[in-house]
Amino acid sequence: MTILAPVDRLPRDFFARPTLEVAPDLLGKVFFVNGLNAVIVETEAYLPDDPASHSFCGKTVRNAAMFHPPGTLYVYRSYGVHFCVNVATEGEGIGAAVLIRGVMPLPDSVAAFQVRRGLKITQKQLSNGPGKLCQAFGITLEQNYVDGTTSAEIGFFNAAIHVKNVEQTPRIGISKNTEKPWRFVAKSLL
DNA sequence: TGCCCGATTAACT
DNA sequence: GTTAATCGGGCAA
Repeated sequence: MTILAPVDRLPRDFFARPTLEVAPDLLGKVFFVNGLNAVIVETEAYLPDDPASHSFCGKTVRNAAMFHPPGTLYVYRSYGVHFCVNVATEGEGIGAAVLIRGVMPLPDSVAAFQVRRGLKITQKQLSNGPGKLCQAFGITLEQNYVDGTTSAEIGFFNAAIHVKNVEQTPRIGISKNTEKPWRFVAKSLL
């Protein structure tokens, strides 16, 4: 796997598209948080009319970030223990988002990930889950509502990374609308 | 106010 | 494969 430095930032227009296009397109992009870089390798799409989506019952205090402009981060606490991070998509007031389920740290960020996650954790296991990657990056509710297209601390970048095999499968850990194949996994990078 | 449950993880057996 | 840990939103009373 050859990984080069990030080049350009994804603009709001990138996120202002159908969620089912944004989710697979995010694979292979670089997620930058507080000086750390990782390649996105797994995402899930959550649509406004999707019973599995937090936005399905309308806007609440908890999910309000999903209704912010495309590119806004939506962070929530899962099972009272972990944090998960999403990016709002489509348009302001829509309530759609992509859940970032897995990333692969770039070589320059592996050490920092290990400090937060544990020194003996392998590179692959450092951030191969939505809660793990938030712990690795240090993402908490403080990052809820952050604009990923303008923030100096957090952003998404194009990189010279080619995603080779994208697998589309049903989403993980949900009880409604389980048959929809809206999970996207990058099996290999070049 | 109280109860139930979840877009999870890791430490068990 | 199983299960405890642990917290806030949503709904019923």
